[in-house]
Amino acid sequence: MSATARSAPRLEDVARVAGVSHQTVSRVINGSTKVAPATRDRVLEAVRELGYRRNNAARALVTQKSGVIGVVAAGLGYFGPSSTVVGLELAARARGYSMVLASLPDVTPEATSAAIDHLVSEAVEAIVLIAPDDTGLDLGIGSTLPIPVLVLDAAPGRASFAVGVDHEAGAMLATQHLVDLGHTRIAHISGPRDWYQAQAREAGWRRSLSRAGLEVPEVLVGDWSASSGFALGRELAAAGTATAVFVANDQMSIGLLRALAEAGLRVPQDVSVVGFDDIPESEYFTPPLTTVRQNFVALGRGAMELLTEGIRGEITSGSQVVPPKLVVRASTARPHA
Amino acid sequence: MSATARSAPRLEDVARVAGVSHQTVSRVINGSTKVAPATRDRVLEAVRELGYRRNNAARALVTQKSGVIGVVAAGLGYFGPSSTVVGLELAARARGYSMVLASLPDVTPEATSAAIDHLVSEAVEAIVLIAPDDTGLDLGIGSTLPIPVLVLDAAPGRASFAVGVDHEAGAMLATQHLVDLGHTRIAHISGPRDWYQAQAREAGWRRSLSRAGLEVPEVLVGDWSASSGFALGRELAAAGTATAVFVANDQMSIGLLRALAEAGLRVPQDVSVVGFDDIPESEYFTPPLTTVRQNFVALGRGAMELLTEGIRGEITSGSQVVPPKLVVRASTARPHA
DNA sequence: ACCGGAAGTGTTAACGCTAACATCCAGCCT
DNA sequence: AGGCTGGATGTTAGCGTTAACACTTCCGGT
Repeated sequence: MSATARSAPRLEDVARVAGVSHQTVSRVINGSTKVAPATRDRVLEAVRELGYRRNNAARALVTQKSGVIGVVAAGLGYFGPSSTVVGLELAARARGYSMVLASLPDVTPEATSAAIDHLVSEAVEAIVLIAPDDTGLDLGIGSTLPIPVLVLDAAPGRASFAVGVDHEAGAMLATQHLVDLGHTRIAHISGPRDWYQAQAREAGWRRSLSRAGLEVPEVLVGDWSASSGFALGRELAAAGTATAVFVANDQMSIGLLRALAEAGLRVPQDVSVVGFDDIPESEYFTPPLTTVRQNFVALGRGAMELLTEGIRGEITSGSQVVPPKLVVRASTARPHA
Repeated sequence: MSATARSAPRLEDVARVAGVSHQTVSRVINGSTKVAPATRDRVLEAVRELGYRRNNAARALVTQKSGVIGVVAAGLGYFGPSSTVVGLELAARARGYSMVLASLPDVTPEATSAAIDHLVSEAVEAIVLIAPDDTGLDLGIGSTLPIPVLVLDAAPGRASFAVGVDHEAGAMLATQHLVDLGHTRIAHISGPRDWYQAQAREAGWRRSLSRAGLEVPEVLVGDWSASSGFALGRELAAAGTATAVFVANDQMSIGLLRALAEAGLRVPQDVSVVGFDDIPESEYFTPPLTTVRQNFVALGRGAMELLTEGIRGEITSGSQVVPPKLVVRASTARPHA
């Protein structure tokens, strides 16, 4: 009822209605214990009546805390990164933080640095980097960032916090599965060499191979896209040496599957294929894809856990590793021979 | 050189170094013309020396403008929504805005309303809704939002601003293509009935069909996922009546393609398939998918155009429609008969 | 020589909030 | 009874910025 508010009500307005000082209202809003129950109720009632909401700018100004964490993300068109962002946002909001996003159209250090710069002027309390590498950290303001920086599912290089899937272990799971089936000539289509994930997955493949005493063929380097998977798949089919392929992500697997089909090679009878990511579609590829699943929600949760402690200054570095899981479908089988 | 800054420098500090008043520094920072070139240079030099960056909280407090736009997005795991967010962020940053993201795990009105509420407390200057419907707008604070709300690529219902692809036109492009090839029994696998995109695409399909004087078969309702496309594809194959299918997105097409293959039906010889979205992988499906491409970057740009004018109060409503484009690949051909 | 005005600069007062300190009033101990 | 403790509340002073206005010059026109 009454008085149409000309502009948003402030602490003062609530205080007047409740018959207390603005400071008491502030205490109620912030959940201080030093308020009599009766007063608290009166204030809460006034808050509701006026539709008061705290002015974050003013709060940020005086507390020097914005309640915002910044996220720099590359490859948001891909399932992995975008799922990671979603997981992170959920975890952030649950902890009372907002998330401002800066996407990275290309992954040059300059672009990364510019994005970080943008976030820093937004006074974010921490930065999460979802990017192939963290070279941007060295440039510009980045070199002396006074806030926690967490690298999410990437090279834990310069940043003091890191949370990520154990890509190497995942790759070993995939490769070992192929080895267990009896394959001896297992090729690998990797991601771009400058992406940490690509390196780690390749390393896992190598490790499993040498552990099994198998020869390590030359790596076919892709760029995560179905298109590159297709091109490399053609080469692979032409060479005709491998009986199994471990592909660094599911998208490239699509291209590979198509190249194999065009070359008249059947999967899994002639060639077995294992992917990485478990995008929701891989279950419906032709044939359904055996792949490695990552838990992106766990990733986001872990990141926020570390970060909240980091923001409070309780820890200055830390890392967390999330284990991946092999999902066996119809694209893998024992070799013919 | 000298004096290790204890905390971030402020206008006052720059002013002292440059030998001017803090207001003059403010003028330089904000690009006011009323500053003598020599003074400007001196100030700029001091800014650089001190590494000054503006405190956005203080600025927001006094100007009542946060420079932030809020985005509520559902379905970020899908190519369309996540691409839209990227396009939007790029456009926003180019215009000096930051983007705070609230993702929607499920699309209930309550969740939408909660997300909007969260953004409103962040004092965003506008809200962009990337969601199946805008029912959340009716709830809570939403009903009286004092800021521009733009619905991006969805039902332009309650919001005063809307930017979107013309889904109906896209669907007509797809269906007409099938009609032109000579198909007479063209089925449709739609998205969930409560998504605007699904409705518009279905409408376009219907319209093309009746325009061509063809019978309109019953719609098969999916949920955007490959999984639902697969299940419905099985039904379709069992019925065996259609010679062509227009599918409301590419993900479901994957499932359909797989179901068709399992049923021994060849694409495009026995059945033609057209998708919607043109995700990067559709070129490598088995077979490569004929589909409708949407320009997500244009979507983001258009949204920011409208929104900046809306924020300035120059317009209070408006909409923009982006035309889609048919991409013909190998999943469509003339019917056998 | 005087005045008007424009260009350049400085001064002051908010913006809405929290932290720190000050005050008040019970209740209780000695 | 007096003073002391501590819980509950109020008062004051900024946080760093911009808006509004005030103040100097300096120039050209009469």
